[in-house]
Amino acid sequence: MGGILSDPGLGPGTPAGYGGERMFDGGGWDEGLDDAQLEAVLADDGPLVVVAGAGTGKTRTLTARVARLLERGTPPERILLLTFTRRAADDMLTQAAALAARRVDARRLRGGTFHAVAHQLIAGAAEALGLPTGFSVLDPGDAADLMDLLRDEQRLADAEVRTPRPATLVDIYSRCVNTRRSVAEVLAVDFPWCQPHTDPVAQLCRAYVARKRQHGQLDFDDLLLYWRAALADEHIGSHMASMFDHVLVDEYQDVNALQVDIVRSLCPDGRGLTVVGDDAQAVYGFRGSDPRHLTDLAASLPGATVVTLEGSFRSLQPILDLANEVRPGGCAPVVLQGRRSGGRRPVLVRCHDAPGEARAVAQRILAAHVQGRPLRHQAVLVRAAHHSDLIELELSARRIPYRKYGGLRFVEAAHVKDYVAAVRLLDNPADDIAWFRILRLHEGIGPARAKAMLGALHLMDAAAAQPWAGAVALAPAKTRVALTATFEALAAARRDRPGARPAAVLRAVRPLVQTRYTDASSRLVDLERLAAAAEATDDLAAWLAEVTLDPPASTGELAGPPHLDEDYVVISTVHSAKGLEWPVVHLPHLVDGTFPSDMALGSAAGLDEERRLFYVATTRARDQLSLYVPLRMPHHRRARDDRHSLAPASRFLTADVLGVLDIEELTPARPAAPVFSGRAAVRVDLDRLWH
DNA sequence: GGTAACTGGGTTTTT
DNA sequence: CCCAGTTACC
Repeated sequence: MGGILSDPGLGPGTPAGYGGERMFDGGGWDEGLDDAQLEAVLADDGPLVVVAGAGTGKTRTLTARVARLLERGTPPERILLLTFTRRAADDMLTQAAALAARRVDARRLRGGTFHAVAHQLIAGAAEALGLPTGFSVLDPGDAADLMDLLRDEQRLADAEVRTPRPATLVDIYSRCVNTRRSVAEVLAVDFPWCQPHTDPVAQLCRAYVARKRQHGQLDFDDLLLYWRAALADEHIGSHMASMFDHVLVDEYQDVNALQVDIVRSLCPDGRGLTVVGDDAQAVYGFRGSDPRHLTDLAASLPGATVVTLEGSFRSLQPILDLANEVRPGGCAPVVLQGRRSGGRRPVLVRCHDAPGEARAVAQRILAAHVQGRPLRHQAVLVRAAHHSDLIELELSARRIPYRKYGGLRFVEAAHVKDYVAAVRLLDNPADDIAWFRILRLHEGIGPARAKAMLGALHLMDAAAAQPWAGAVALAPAKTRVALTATFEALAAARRDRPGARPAAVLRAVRPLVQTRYTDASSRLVDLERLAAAAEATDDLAAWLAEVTLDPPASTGELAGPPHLDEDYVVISTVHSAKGLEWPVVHLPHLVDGTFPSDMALGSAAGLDEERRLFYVATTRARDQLSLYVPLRMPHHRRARDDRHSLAPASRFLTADVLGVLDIEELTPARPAAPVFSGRAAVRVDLDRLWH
């Protein structure tokens, strides 16, 4: 449960850190609500659509509404709160519980991400849905491995044009599922460079679906598909929908067609449905979401109440002036009005080049720190995870601690995936992707041999003394001992009592990690921690699903509960920063091709989404916002070429936008002196872990 | 025939 | 830095 919530040090943007977006002091649920918020809280049970501009207290409003429902006697377990991140779900459930009257046991509230809730409900109805009880959940990495395997099997002769990469194939498949379009349509619109492969790709997608079913594997999309299918079923569906009197959905502008179907099935006539969103903050088009779902909802539900929230409790007016300037036209007309007075205009810092920008960011972080802003009240937000590389270097050089959110995650570290794969095999020995990973960890076993061995495992006779003998025989002689040991250790783990299984799996994996990775000892420390966390739960399968669906969000997050006095700057992608806020925000790399991303420049829709992303970024700031433009960027044509060219400033920095900014020319470079002693940023330790 | 070690070309965003 | 294609070795 709520690893993030239970660690005070890990709530980088949570209001709790500095009493920001209204903390609850035990007063009534209506305390301090403005008129519009109150209207939303009190709206009757008909469908309710809340259009909430950035920082207008939508979380506060949603939780107050839940508290009021509880007070009116709705049983907590009949209220379902759907969000897109676990952090959002945890925050809201906790706040609602705090708001509700003491006699209500608000811990019984149901809630979580769409995917996590889907998993719970599907697992409860697995048999009726025709699923094996021990089905596995494939994360996108596993899905890509599976695609790779299938692509290898199909081995299409036309090597003339490069086939899409496995991860791209997964993206294509996912887009088809989430937007309910055919492969041909998706390729034509979103992946035009893959069009020459339309037929093979379609064939691969079919094979992918068949293979998953055959081996009891569900990918993330399947969780939603099965949930929708269950809801559509006459018997299971009516039961599932009748479990809830009220369904509240956060960030509704980010739902895709599949999620729309699910929500509509849960509330067929719209009664009991509350959705909150802001179409100007829709930034997940690449995942199949469409902000029109928000605007269409009110139109399709007769009698829907629409409430618009425009009073910003977050940002100071000068920041809102920028936000209102940036907010794209064509979205719901929301003009943010500050509820906090004072503040300076956002600053545009023009830097010499990217290293100069990194120095400027570090300098301004320190300057704010000197003025009394703890590091954890500051965030650096970037368009893509690698845009912070130079800044991370600079922060490390000065020993300024930071944590990075978004980008690569802990569970994507190879050794963690190895361990998780082994755990998966306990419940689902048919999980070939998990086997594939484990087999390849052995010396002398590469993709080809591992694949042959999968076949042998498939035929294995579970009653035999050593059912894996056939597979072992396919291994090179020198690895047979180690391989047999792995099989035996995993079999022993399966026989072990549940509480001892995580440790038993670690015993099976330990020697493999030891020989495979040069930095084995630090990786084993991670795994011991992971195993300890697994042991603390009573349902290993549920724990596994949770780790897969809600991975620790930052590097270092699993490094144990941080100390209360630990202070660090947050570096995050704008996507991961959604819904969060910090008193001081730094926004580097505002250069065309970077932000907005050059991948998006080709289409009007892509550019629109980049602009919404920019809107999200600017509205994360409460008190201070700094934008950075490096005036020269390295040529990207050749990595070794260190020539620079004048960088085109971001097209978002129009004359009107510049009009609400203060402009500061490059501050002169200073030697980078370490100012913080102690541990450097966690990221440094993790740098070499990925493969 | 297959694995491991090397090299060169291309890099968004996430449940 | 990740992945694919190449080469050297078993």
